[in-house]
Amino acid sequence: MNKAADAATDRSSADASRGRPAGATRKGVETRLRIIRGAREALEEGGMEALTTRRIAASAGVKLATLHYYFDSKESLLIAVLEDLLAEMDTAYRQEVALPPAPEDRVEALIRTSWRYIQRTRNKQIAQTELTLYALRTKGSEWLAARQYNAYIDFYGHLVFEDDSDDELRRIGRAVGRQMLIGIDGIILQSYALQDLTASNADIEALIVAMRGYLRRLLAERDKHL
Amino acid sequence: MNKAADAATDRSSADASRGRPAGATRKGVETRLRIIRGAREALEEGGMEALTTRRIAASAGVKLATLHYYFDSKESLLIAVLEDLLAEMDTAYRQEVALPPAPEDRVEALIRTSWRYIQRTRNKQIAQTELTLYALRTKGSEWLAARQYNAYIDFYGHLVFEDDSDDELRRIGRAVGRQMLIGIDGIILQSYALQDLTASNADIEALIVAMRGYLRRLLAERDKHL
DNA sequence: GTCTATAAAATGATAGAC
DNA sequence: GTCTATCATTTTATAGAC
Repeated sequence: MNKAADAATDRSSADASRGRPAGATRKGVETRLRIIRGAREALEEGGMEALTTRRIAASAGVKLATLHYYFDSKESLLIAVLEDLLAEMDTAYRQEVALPPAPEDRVEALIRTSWRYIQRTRNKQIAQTELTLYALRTKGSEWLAARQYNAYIDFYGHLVFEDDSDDELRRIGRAVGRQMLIGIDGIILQSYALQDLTASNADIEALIVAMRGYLRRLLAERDKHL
Repeated sequence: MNKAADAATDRSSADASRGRPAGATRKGVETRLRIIRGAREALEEGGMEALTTRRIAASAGVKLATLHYYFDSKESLLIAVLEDLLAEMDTAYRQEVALPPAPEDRVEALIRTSWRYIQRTRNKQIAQTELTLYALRTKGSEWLAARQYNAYIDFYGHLVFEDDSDDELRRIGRAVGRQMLIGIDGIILQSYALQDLTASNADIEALIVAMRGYLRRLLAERDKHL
């Protein structure tokens, strides 16, 4: 069975060009989104193992059959959830965030902000990791995991420099973004597992020092070539 | 339902002191282990979502009823799988590894060795992360995730110094171990998601530089106090 | 587009023969 | 201790009324 082809048969990818492809009405789009959000909520609440279509439908305030009217299968729904997460990332990407002017200080502020966010959204973070692993496991959906990570890297990367019109700076921004994401992913898992706030706080400080140093090195290398 | 109490009712925790508590015979222990290993294999092969008791039994070369003779529930079996992983870690902990004498070089060698291992055990790594998340989700099993992480930290930490009889050095070893584990966990996720070997290799080099710097800083701080 | 009702398959778990 | 056979639910998914 070709899962990629199947995914293209549910309401999610209905082509708007051919008249009115069931699911494209105002209300239809709303319901579809309600279901996606319901799935996210159910996932955050109970984890992957407890994530059944019934629970999702209930969480979305919709009957089971309605869920299947919008999504051919549980799998295509989960894919849609990941896509929704990506779209949200895209929105955040475009939002202005108040950050210090100096790149090194911006990196530090970014890490501190992320850390605060991570601490108060435990289930959301676990859910997101579960979804990423699901995508890595699901043949034909590995690209989604890649796109998700690239979105995060761009998100961090483009916040490092105020003006990222310089190609070389963008490259450096992405390198730092990759490294920051590595550190933050690692800290997410470890902080939830160990539940030792003192230790995690120390790790955050160490990450900040390391990231400042990394950025400084990359910029120094660049200056040498100018 | 008290899951911690339930877990104590299956063959895994049968008290050896009261005669012959079903499951403690030579063959029984072997079968129990076969089932656990079968579960690990099935998990690595198909992921958490496809992990059913039937699949586990098949993978272990055992009938479904036999699985339930040894484990009261799927949950208690999964817990046992995590415990098996921990025991394995304990074994690795005690094994001698050939490493350079200087601590900074040891850290570098450790990261390179881990990186090679991670690259050739993709499914194993994903499975382990899935299990950790499962433990974090399962009420009463969070401690297992904590113990797993502490085992890893000790593993890395005690390899940083050849002689870790000094309390202060052990503390530094653990700090570096925590940080290395953070970096390695992050790199696992990112490398599998992005599938960009060139980028991941660069990230590994950056991690090495960062870890060497971190260790150097911790040791310099310590020297100041002497 | 959403619902009620139900089919069809899968799943965790048990009873009881050997 | 391991098996065959089976139960009781649960789960994904569909048919068809409204």
